Amino acid sequence: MLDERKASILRAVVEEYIKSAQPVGSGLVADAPGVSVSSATVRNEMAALETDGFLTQPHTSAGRIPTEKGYRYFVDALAEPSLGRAASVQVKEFFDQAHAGIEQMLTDTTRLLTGLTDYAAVVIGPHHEAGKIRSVQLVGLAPQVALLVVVLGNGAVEKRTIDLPAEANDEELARASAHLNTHAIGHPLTTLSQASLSGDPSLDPLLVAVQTQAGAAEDDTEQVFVTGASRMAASFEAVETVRSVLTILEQQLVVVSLLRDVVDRGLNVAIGSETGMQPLAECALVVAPYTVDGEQVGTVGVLGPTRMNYPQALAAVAVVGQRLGHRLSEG
Amino acid sequence: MLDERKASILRAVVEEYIKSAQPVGSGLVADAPGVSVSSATVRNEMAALETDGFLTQPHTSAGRIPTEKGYRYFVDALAEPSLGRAASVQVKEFFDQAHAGIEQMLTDTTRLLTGLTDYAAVVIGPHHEAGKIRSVQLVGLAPQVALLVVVLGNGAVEKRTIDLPAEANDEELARASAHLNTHAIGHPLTTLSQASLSGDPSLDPLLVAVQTQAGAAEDDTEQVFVTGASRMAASFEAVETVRSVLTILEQQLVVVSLLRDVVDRGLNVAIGSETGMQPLAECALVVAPYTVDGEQVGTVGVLGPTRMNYPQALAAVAVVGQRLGHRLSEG
DNA sequence: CCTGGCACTCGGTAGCATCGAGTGCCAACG
DNA sequence: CGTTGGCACTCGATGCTACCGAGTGCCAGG
Repeated sequence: MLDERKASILRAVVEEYIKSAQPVGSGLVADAPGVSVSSATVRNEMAALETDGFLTQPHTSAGRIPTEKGYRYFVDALAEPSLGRAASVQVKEFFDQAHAGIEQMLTDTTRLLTGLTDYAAVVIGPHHEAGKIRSVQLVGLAPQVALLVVVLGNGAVEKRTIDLPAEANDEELARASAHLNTHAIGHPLTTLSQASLSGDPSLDPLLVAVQTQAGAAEDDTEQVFVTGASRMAASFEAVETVRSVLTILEQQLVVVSLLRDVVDRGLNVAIGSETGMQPLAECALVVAPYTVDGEQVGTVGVLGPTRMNYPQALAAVAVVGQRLGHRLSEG
Repeated sequence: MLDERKASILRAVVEEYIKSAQPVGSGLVADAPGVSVSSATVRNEMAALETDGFLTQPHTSAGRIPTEKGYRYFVDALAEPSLGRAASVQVKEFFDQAHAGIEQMLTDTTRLLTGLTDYAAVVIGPHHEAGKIRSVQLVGLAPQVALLVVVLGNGAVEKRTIDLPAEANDEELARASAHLNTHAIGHPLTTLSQASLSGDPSLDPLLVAVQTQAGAAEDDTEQVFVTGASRMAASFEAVETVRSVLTILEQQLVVVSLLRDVVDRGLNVAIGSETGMQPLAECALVVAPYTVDGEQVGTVGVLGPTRMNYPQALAAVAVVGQRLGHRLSEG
């Protein structure tokens, strides 16, 4: 789509702009490695790149900055994911280490990502439908309220309050728990909302309550972990931008659907308006799904300014996603 | 400490500055209700207030803004906590409503507080040591790893991974669970780390492992819920300020100790440097502890700019804290 | 086709006058 | 003697002008 010279000029502009955040002029580009023509030639080529929509000028007498299209081309054709040696080691050590509980590990993973990239990081926890039930227990809280506690194979604990149709004593709850256990262990979470009555008239109303209410909140089980908002703030100089991005990051449901949307479109990078969210017009999102037992169960990602260090971010997200998947597969 | 006229002038300055965020001049103050002297007199009094350290001038030809000392006096002597009718109703309805699980309720409570005040809100969850154990269960995850799942009376679920001294099968774990249950139910969490061996040589090593590891992470059980970072960002115009405040808010441990510190000093408001954190020099913190069964178990608070609406914030935090305590006492 | 050269553009900065909000002080007043 | 109107003064904000220089577009020569 772009001849080699144009491509190398575009690359130089993007890389320089990522570093300096300043419009880059023909002189700098001409001096860049990979470009061996004079600044005049660079000027001509840059003018062409501008009419083709890869670059833009903030004002007539300034250098060029990449457009979304420019970044997109850079990401698709020019960026080599690359992670420093030290960073790779850091990731490896992180996942070799022990972590107290899955939630802790996932928040620590976001910290790892913001540490690697200096951008805000998001990790979407593995959705639990896929997990195999390890244990089910009903615990009475109030006369007509019980807590359903489900432990999954990866150590995650799901809980739901269940309103009971009638008062139940501890013995009844224990029997119901036992019944649920024998039927549900080894199966996915969804089995709890499917029929498995006991035939015992003193238990069945209770089991029905569990069935109906266990599934109710099934798809909001996705946990989101976000850190590095302060790094994000450092990337922008307009408070208004920071504020609107924060507003997005605070809405976990929005974050989840945002990442899911990007992954579903088969992308691993969404730049500016590609995110589909107006407040993220000045942001770029780099994501990678991770798999457990060959199945995509979650996503990791970083959110930074459109002028983000894509090679680094792509590499970081990819390797962290992969290692996280491995780690979770072990259980 | 201040005669009535000085006090009413200070009040007028603080209230006006809270509204407008602009240095306030003698003219505005003279027109304020509660002040019935000319602007010249106000000028004289303001000069006195400045030498006494309650007000300051950004520059010679500008109005006055309150100092920390000025805010402090306002809060201690002049501010009447006041909450709009609509807001009170909103709080009441919020706590009359059902909530799915305690964590959900606590995050929703932070949302309520940011909604009421337009500042960032923090809720520190009830510490669980005080809670009575409702159920204990050991679930095997891997040959030598088990998950200790403890349900407390208020519906909170605590979990810890326990490294086992030897492989244990489900039957052994079940017996250990049963033993733990009979000894721990109705007692606080700390009992798990105290001696209650069975005398059964096949079980005791396992129980010892539970004892030693259950208490290990005992005091990091405090959960923190924060929302409204975007509102906070709207309060400041310097990105640098926003960034440094975000950095604080991201460190949950810091937030916890910050609030605890303020409460321990017997304060309900910490202004600027009173917070003891340099990055919060331009912030004020309004907190209220909440009690369950007469015991202080947690804290709610809001974090805003020093020029915050103290009467509103004080009232909101107080009523939310109180209602939250009630709600949690019911179980 | 590339390149050095050159005129041109335009944002940024500095210097300067102006404006006005707000002050401090003083003299007059009740 | 405390209060007040009046007034000179201060100083940030605003607007204007001149100037500088980074960077451009274009052209003529290699």
